[in-house]
Amino acid sequence: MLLVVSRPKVLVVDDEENIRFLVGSALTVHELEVTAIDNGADALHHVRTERVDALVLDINLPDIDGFEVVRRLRASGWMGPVLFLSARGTTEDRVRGLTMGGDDYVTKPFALEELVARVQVALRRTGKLERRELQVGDVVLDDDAHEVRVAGEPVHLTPTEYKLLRLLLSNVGRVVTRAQILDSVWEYHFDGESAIVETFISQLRRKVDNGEEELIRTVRGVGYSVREPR
Amino acid sequence: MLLVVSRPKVLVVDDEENIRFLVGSALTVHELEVTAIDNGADALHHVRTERVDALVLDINLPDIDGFEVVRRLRASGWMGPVLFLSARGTTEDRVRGLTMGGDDYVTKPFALEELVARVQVALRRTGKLERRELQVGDVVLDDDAHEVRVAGEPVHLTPTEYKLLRLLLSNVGRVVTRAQILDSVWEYHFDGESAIVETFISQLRRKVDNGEEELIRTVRGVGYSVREPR
DNA sequence: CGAAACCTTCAGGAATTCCTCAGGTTTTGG
DNA sequence: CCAAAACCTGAGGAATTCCTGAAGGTTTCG
Repeated sequence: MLLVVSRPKVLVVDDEENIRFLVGSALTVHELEVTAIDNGADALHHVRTERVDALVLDINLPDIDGFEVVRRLRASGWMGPVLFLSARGTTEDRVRGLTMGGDDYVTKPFALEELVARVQVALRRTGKLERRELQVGDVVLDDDAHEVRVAGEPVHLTPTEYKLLRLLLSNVGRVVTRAQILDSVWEYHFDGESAIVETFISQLRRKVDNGEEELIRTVRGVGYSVREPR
Repeated sequence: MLLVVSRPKVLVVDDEENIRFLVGSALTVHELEVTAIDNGADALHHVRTERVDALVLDINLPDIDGFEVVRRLRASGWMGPVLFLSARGTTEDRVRGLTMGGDDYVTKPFALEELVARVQVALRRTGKLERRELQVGDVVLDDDAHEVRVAGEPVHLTPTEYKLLRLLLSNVGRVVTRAQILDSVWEYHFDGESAIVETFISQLRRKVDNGEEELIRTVRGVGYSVREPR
């Protein structure tokens, strides 16, 4: 088991203020530590003097070309993952050729979610990001494998069951109301009458709640909750 | 298991600035240490004074012909692998004759990834680069030989099948979503409807998934994953 | 140019999952 | 203790998702 003491550090290099802001925010929300720089020379200096776990790098920088930045970084021994940004079409071919191995590229305009996902993939590959797991008692929900284990044994959950369990486990010690559940797992914002939550809670219990001590507690008139483990 | 203390050193010799840059970047990204030189005389000197594990050499150099460079290097005892570059058609026949020994050649225009792959093959052959294999259970994907073996028996995969299996195996224990697959194996960034992933998964299973325990697991509503072996 | 290998789409069928309903059980409040 | 409210749970048809073979089109190679 890997112990990650501090959050992974990502350096974002782009000369456009908007991009820096958007990418920076998206990554920050996902619990990464972000530094943003608007030119190649400062970026080089930063990577050489500070710890940087991953680099998000525009190819068209005002001073040094993004490729050249990477070339120099590799030459000085930095082996972290790089995610190139490029305007569609302009340098796509070159990028494609360069990005086979550990690096990756994304063409603008890009979906922020996708970019975040790729950064996370890169960080996981290099061991800078721990596995996303939720655990309570002997129930483990592994978000990477999208798998649930009870006392070590994999248990098969349907997509909806999985979403529901995930919601409950990420609110340990807190009651999740029926409305919250409907809102989050299904996409009902309305509706008052439906036994669907009960049905799924019931199924979940059968699969996940091993007899001895109940995992999912009913809070009458309110909703459900999972207790903190002791 | 081979321990590689330092990164293999590759010398790139070409009089075109672009080629030097592209090839150099591609090799650097793939964790090789690159030096670039634009003429034959300096190249000779460099190989004789520095450690060089492989040579990427244009045939049409301004001063000394690429063949001549190699002839002299062999005469002085350097036995490393050489990868010739040549414009298509011009010297193809002569190159063919020379490449029997263990050297290789690539005609311009070439795909960078192919060139990188060949350099890596050469380096592995000479023991400068460790062999990379992905293995799960009794399925082995040997990236060097570009070959897949199941329980020791070679299995023929088409290029797309190979890419797909490679993607799955390099994400053991993690679900690969249909979007990731489309993005990585095909180059769709868009598209929602296509059974193509399913089709290839199906074919892969037929070829690779020997009955007893399923290798490729379907994660309904999400994608596919290969479990960690136990 | 012709053959072989490969990619892609399509469609029927299989498997899984969703969700409603209905009857049973537990809890609450008087 | 009783009745009402709230919750539990099994069953089954509908809907979704996935599998897989076949056919047509494209690319590659000799």
